[in-house]
Amino acid sequence: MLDVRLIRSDQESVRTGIARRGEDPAVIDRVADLDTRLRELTAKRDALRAEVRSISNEVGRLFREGNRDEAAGLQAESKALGEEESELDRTAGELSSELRELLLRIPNLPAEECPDGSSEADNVVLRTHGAEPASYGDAQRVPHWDVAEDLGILDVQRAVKLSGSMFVMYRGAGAQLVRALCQLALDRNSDIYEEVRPPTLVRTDTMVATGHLPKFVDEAYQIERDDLWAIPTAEVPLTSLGRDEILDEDSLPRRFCAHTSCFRREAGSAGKDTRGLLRVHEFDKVEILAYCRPGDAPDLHAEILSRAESLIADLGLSYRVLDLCAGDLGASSRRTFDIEVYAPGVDDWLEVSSVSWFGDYQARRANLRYRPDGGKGTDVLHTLNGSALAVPRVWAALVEVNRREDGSVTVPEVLRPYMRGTEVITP
RNA sequence: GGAGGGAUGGCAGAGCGGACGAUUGCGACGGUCUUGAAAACCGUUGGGCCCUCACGGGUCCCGGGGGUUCGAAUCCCCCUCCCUCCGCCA
Repeated sequence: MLDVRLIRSDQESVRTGIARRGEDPAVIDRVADLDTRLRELTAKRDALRAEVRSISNEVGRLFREGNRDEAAGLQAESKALGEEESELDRTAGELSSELRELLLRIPNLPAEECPDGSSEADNVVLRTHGAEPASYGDAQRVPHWDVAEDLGILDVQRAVKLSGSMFVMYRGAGAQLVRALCQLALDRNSDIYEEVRPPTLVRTDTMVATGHLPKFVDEAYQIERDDLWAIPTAEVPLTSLGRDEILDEDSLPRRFCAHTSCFRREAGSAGKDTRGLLRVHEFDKVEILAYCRPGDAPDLHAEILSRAESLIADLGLSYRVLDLCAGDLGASSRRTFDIEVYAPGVDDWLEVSSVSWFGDYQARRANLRYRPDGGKGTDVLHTLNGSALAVPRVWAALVEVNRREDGSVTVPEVLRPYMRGTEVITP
């Protein structure tokens, strides 16, 4: 959520930011107008309240002194003012919820350094690491769904029987590989990131705090009967972990990592990537996340990115890092780096991590604050996060990259300890 | 699921219609005393919004929402959450 005060004081730069995303900045006018009216109204209401209050005190005093007649006159006066006041209060309430509704749907402003552009095509490739796509051999040019089916480690057909299309089931060594990946990702980060195992069903407020609601209702699985939502990422519970709290400055930054299932309806992508693991409704992911002082955000952004990157590198995958352009940025983000791994079997770069800096956008929604040392009052925190490891696409890339002539798949060195020493997956 | 009891400041815990944003205790912070520390004593110790360059002022907040009243932490209604007991169950 943007700070209304920013809209009030520097409307122009807010409009520019919204426009850079390719969205219509007209909504800013409506917000500014509502805000002005609301402030006029509350000023009037507050003045009336103050008057009612002081008259009421006077009434109390008169009653105690037994001066009933005078008290009765004042009561009438106060009652009239009170009615006027509650009328203003009602209107103010309406305006303020209207204002909040609008604000909740306005995306974050892209950071200045965020590249211009209107779509995916304009994202900037910052660097590429590992083997060239062209260097992969014929043995590696088999899509993971075929590799996996030959080995019996992925059972899409039966998953569909249980849950419908775009659900998958890993079996045998495939299931072990999922577990190995998650454990590896947790272990590599639990040095300074506190490991958390949060709930995966959350209340509406929790989804609102990260920006997943109200704008993206169609993307989320809802359990209507109990008014709960299935999380699309651990970012959701981890961000709300500190909701409505005021942290001491010396406890910052706070770092968390969590392995959870993630649930996405993928509503807008019917018919896209329907085979294999490229797009599924339920998957495992290890997320790392931090709360920090605004000034520390750039360092943490770099830290999270480098942790995500080094893990992919150690798995032996080729990857590239993209600096997302303003038009392709997620709604809550100010700046995002994507990591894409090259999967030779499907001959494509797969997004496996999104490392985002949200500024105070989510923290404002979540009411996540800290108390500056020595200073007065409270400040809003910044939040950042990134996928340490999103299982399905990494799994897919791994089995394609490590496939040998005979159809077996070698297990990367770093994963072997987590797979009871298995070096090769054979049928 | 049934029956009761709760929700107040960092924590503990008063308050039961009028000067209560809230007695008090603990904790924390500052000071006095002390060679230093402890003890003792004194003082400070919430958040949101609005107006103001600032000093300062106004208003809201006693789980959330509505109501009664000139006036609500206090009375009424609804909701949520927590605790205890019973039942069920991994």
